Amino acid sequence: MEKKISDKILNRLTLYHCILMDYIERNVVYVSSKQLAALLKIDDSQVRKDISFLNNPGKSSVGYDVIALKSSIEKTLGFSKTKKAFIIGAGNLGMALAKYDNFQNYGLSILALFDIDKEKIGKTVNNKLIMDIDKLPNLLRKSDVDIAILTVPRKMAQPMATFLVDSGVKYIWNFSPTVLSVPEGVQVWNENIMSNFLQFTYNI
Amino acid sequence: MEKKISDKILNRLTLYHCILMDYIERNVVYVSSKQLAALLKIDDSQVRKDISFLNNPGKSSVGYDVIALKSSIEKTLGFSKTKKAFIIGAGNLGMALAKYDNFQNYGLSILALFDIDKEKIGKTVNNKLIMDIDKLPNLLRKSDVDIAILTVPRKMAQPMATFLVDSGVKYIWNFSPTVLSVPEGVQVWNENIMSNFLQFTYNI
DNA sequence: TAGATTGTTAATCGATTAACAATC
DNA sequence: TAGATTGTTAATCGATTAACAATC
Repeated sequence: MEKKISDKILNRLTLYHCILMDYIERNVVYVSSKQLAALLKIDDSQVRKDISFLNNPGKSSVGYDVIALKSSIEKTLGFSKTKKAFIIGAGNLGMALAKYDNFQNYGLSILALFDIDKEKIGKTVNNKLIMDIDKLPNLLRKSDVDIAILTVPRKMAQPMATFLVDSGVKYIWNFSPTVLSVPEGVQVWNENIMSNFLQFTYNI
Repeated sequence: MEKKISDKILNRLTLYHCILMDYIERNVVYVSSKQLAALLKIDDSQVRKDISFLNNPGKSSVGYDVIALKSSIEKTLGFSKTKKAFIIGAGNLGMALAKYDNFQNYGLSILALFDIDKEKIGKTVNNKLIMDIDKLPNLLRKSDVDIAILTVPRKMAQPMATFLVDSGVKYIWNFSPTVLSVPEGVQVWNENIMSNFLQFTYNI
């Protein structure tokens, strides 16, 4: 009977988590909503409201226990249950993501990469094998992977997405600058880097 | 006397832009708010309201001219005036971004990379030189660059951000999973990849 | 004309902020 | 106790959706 947490709240919770990691490194024991709010330049009552979703009680006139708060964010956001994924497209971005060890800390395990380039197939990146895309449907059936990280060139994105969906993929984390069309029941998260850049620089 | 466009609207405008690029490739001439809304799974009156910010008139019972609409989005979001940036940190992610030619299409020009690793300094990536971080303050003063793309390891992020700010950087596009503390007048955009992943997979 | 779609206003919904009693 | 901070309710603000006249 969990309340649904909106994307905005979820996003702020991950930012609090980043801050808490720093605080733990610096051996800080308590943090107040006012301090967190100042760092994110938001209202302190919003911080308290966000935290209220975690059922993690704070202490009057002291603040929140840094370690306990970090744990409850992890529990709520589900870092604990590891999710497995394949990277589709072993280009620059796919390779960079394969080498990004920080994923493990957040419960994301990359099992392998897939590509069509015979030159790349068979090589490994960060202990992950680059495989022929033809092998994907079979492997999906045998494993319990249902997340695909899509890092193919823009023109390949839609046909590849269709192929992935047909092969049984349920979640696509899309790094291509294109809006994918997928059937009901398949979820796409668009990681539109250029969109973020434009938002960032709009006021420059 | 321009109305301020919120981040949410800006984000949708870039998504419309992605769709319009596909439509142009497929030689489609008109698109309706209903079509755009269906692809993004949002309300069609929202699409019309977003587009109303562009002062780009649609045609009754026909829709919007695809090419004209794409141009007005580009004009409004400021693709035209090219922005110059340095990449700070020539690791996997920094290299991947340096190789990402799509930036040019959106008015972002990467001039060079900076690192502390003597092994890397002097090499080039995609025609961009990797330089010694010590050279940065001087170069910033000589050029009109004020955007830094920060792709250093997490522990280096805050000290490096401070160094950048002291050197005159006004905008930091932060790819490290940490919340930077910067003085008034400096803008930070956090590209928190893990945060996005957690939002995406929260309901899995 | 009948049908489709825009542009815009009003109604609804949700997110943020203000305020303050309760607590330590 | 005086001071600080939480937890929560009410007030405000902004974003989304519904509705429909105007247009082609």
